[in-house]
Amino acid sequence: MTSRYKSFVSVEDLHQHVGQEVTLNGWVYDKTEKGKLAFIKLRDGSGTVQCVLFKPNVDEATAASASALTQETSVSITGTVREEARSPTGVELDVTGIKVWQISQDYPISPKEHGVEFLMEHRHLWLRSARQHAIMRVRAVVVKAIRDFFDGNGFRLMDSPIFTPNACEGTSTLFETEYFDLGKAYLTQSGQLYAEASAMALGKVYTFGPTFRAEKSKTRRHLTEFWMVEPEMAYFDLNDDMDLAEDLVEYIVQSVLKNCAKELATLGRDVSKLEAVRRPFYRMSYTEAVEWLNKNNVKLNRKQTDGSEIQIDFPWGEDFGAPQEEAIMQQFDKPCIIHRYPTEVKAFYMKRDPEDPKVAMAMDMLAPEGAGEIIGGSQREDNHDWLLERLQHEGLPVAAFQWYLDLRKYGSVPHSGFGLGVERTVKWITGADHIREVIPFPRMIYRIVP
RNA sequence: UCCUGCGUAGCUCAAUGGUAGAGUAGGUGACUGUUAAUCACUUGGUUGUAGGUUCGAGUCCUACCGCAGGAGCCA
Repeated sequence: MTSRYKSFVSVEDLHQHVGQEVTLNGWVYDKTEKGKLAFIKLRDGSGTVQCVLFKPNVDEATAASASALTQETSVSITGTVREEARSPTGVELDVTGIKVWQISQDYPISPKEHGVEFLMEHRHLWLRSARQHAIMRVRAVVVKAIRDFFDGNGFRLMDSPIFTPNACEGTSTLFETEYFDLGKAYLTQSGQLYAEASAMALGKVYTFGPTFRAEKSKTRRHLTEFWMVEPEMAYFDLNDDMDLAEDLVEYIVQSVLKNCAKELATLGRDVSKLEAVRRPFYRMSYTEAVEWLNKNNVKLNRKQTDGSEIQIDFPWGEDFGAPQEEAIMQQFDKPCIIHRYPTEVKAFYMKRDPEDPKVAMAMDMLAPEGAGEIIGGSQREDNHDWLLERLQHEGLPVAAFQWYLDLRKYGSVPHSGFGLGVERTVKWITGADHIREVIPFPRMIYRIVP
């Protein structure tokens, strides 16, 4: 391949260079010496390979620089690629030369165990570790799969703004900032309202970007800044919406299986669980889910006025919490969509079911293995007057939503969409036990550094 | 915001109210196949902070600080 910029032989491609002398550029992952032998594990961002140096075979200076290598020292190592049955990757490098760029001193992260706090304070270095490296590569494949899926199915990317003049769903959990002379602005918690306008212009669109929630959530599935992809489709009803969500998630999972075998092995992921993620997924209505909870004796903890807690049958109309979702998902080996939630617990823009106005045409997709909600979506209210009524009922500032109401005045159509949380999805697919591991630099309530 | 738990060596942890320890990392030495190498020697401490109880506090009490994960909220 000709290139205007430098191209290196990468560790990932070493098996194509057996018998050749190559130079690898990277960092020392680990080193151990046994007498006249030095074993240097070199990582170059694409993978890790063991480089073997037998000191009598090289000049004194090279032998000395091998002995001086420390963890994370930057080096270029030249050597001959050799097939090696004892190597996990099948190849090794017989070292003939070493160029040291910079000696790394007292690298804080040893190959041994570390606590969460220590690792989070060293997130900028933790990313170099094998497990984090594998997760980040899966994340990149998930994002690419999302883009490929939409780009290949007639969708256009239409990004939504990040500064917004008002709360999208009327809640008070947004990050606030001063916006010149125009008063307060907020960081978006969803690009959806803008995606609806975009869908009326381009038909099938998706918006993909960061999203901000100022909620003081402190769990292993919440971030204050996370990435969300939000497709929005004109002339799609709720069933179309659910079908699309299934297609997307199946495509993402199968794409990771196809492209990330090595990474999933590093992570110790049981791939048979992912192979099972094939359409059709499970579906049940909210009402069926409530019946299931009560039939299976899954109670709701309710706080009394005196502070004590009692357990009650799950009442129709209450929103599900994590315990209910987890109980429902224990019976399933692949995702399940729960649809038609009570109108009262859902956002103002969701269309009411014409056959039963007590429920909204909403749907959530729950992933198995305790991963929880990865998608939330709905068919949108397309009737101007009903939407206006809902806005007023929620006490939202109608003037700020005038442009949004316009969409229902000038050629309104049935339309639907959903949001898929990228980090929740990567957490599920990689089997990571905490969401902070699946984004390079997590933003959480008590942590903004590094 | 509420509830629960934790804070001891660079890191991971131990220590019945009675002399602060181990493993590991780091340093020195030995070794031609290591994969968390092994072996020998070795450096390393204001027990989160402030107060209190006690003859005596890492340990018990109070407050504060920091961290963790559960609730609520949600993707």
